[in-house]
Amino acid sequence: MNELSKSGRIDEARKMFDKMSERDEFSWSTIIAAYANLGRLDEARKLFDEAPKKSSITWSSLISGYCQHGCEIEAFELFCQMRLEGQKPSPYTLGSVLRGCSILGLRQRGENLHGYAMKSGFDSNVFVATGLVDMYAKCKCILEAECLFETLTDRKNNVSWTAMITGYSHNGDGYKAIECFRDMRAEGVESNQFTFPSILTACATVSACDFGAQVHGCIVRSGFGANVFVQSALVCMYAKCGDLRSARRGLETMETDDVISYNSMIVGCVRHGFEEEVLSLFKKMHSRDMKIDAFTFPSVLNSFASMMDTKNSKSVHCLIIKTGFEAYNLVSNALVDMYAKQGSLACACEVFNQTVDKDVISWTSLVTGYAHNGSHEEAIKLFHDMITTGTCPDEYVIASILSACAGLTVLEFGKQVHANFIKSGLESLSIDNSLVTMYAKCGCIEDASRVFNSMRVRNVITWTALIVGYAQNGKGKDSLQFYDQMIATGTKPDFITFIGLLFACSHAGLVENGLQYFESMDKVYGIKPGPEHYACMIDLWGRSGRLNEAKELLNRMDVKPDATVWKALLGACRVHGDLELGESAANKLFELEPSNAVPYILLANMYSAAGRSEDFARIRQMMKSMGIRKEPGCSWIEMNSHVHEFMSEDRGHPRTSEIYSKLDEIMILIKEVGYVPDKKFALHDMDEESKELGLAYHSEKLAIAFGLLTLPPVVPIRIFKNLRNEMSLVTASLVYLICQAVTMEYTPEYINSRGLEIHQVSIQHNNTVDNFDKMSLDDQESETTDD
DNA sequence: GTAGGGTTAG
Repeated sequence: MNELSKSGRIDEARKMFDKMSERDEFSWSTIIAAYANLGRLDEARKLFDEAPKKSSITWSSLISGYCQHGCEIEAFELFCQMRLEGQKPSPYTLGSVLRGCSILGLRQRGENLHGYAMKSGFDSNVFVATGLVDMYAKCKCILEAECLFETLTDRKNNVSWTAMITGYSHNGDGYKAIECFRDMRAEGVESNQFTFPSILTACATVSACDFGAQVHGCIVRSGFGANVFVQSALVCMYAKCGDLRSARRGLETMETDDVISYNSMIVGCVRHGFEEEVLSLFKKMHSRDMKIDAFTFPSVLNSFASMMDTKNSKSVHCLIIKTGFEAYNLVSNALVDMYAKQGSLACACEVFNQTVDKDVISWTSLVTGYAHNGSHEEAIKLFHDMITTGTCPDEYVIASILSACAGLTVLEFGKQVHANFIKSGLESLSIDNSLVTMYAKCGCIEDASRVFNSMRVRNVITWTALIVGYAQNGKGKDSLQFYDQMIATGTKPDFITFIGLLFACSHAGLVENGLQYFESMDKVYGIKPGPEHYACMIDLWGRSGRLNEAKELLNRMDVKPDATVWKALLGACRVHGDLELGESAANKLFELEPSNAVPYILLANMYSAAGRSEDFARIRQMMKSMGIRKEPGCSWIEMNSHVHEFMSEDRGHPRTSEIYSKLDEIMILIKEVGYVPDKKFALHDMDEESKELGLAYHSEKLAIAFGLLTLPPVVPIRIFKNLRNEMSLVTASLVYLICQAVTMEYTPEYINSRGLEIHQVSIQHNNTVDNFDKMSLDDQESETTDD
């Protein structure tokens, strides 16, 4: 009977069992184990319940059957029942339930079993010890696993070595896995068909292609090269390391069509920029009638996302619906991500709403989608919903939400997210990077720098965030120093680093440096400048008064200029009164961004300044007839969770009279220190008097006056604004002078005696911050639009 | 009768 069940001839074994006149414990457990091993658990259970006397073997047979067929919970229940009935578990039973813990990641239960194993002395059994190593490793307790593994000393066999290698690999330490594999070989333990897939996976996680190729050599010599697990692990290793030729060769030499190997091949193509090949691989799977699984779709959808292939997206989505795979989160989350990346947020939402058991990845896909499409409020709202519905945030969603905070410059909320991240004890490079960006964008460059200094690991994104952050905060020279430090640490700059660097140069007026960096981009780092870099360079020339160089660069551009380039040029033309070039730049912008009011107003003002009132009227008429309206400037300041909002010449605030007299007081002080209102930048259809009035009672100035009135001197004044525009030049000098005036108001003696500091004033716009505490007038920016 | 392995979306 034993022989029959071992060869899978269960029905014959059963007949034999039924005919037996005397059934001992051994025959009961044999037939139960036979059913259990085949996954026929109901029949196994029925026999188990009928068995007159249950030995440890009978219990173990059923328990291990449950564990092998995904019924770990039933196995645990049975294990408890076994102990309640006074039956002592054996090393066999322990091994089975430990495996259940490994699969479900149940550390607590695993620790209890460890305790039992120690009490019963089974922990020295190599099977149990290996089960414990595996359990701890799968529960992410790699140190405990390591410790137990060491206690095995000279009893380590290839199974325990493999468990340890897999443990390292699954805990993200591919290098330790490789080291462990080397030790195993050094001790003369042979690898088998289990060891090879495990070590190859480790190689793939750290892109150790050379070592992987050496393992490949061992495989060929060992004779395990025909095993499908080994072959697919080889395909995966080569594909992930980017050696797609070797991966393909591996795939082609396989005798059977293996879905997992094809999936790996597709992943490799997506990760290494061969998205076009994905579709043909996918079609091949189809034509060969392979059983496509839930792992196939995410990578395929990923390739559609990066290729913006909306047509195939739809048809594969249809296929997913037809085959029922939208029920898998793995697939539906990838659909949400794909649609979001393609900018089809409505489709992304639809799939998201249909997802029944939303997990943290479902939420993150949509949150990130909204954030990337600039809908930061929506992203934060969703994040809120996610928390409310009880989904625990992880590092991905936190990083995303912090960049939404940066986009909105909502410092207080960002700080709360930061605090919760610290409490969570998580560690994440992306979160730290997002924090640097968020603090810098909110004007808290010291906090950004603090996060940066606390980081143990940094990458090019970290350094770029800092470089851009300092530049945005008016500290372009610091940006350049950080760039030098970055290079010194051996980190290579990327496309974005140069945008930040050139931005820093143009805003700090560092023409020579900017030029040098711009040239080094392609020459030293092989990075071709994009329109963003040209825009910075044109801005740099424009700000330094070298309009001819700006023009020359425009003509030399080997990429098509985009709106940012024309905006930079228009800004430069306005400052230097080049009407002809300004006209052409504005006309380009009318085409590219027809509903943007800014270029209309800039051009109109340029006409007005040149005394061409007819053209001025023509542009204004054009705006009117096209229904283009400038968003009215609005500033607000937060105080005790209350928002105080101001429009230009606003008299709606309860403390209006105080605010106006404070502002008048400051204006007098400002004039005393040499401020002359520059009417050039006001709207030109105002009369002379209201021009000066408009300048004096502009929204951010009302907000600043209110801040000065209500906040103690040491508290920074943080103004929020909806626009960043032409008035900023005036505002910049104003704010600077206000700072000076305030210093005069509070004499150095007074400041010292009170231990106070001057107010730091910052004005936050949609996408950046102007900080004016220690800024010199030379550092001021000339802004490009109107308010 | 017991232990270990390959694809995994943000």
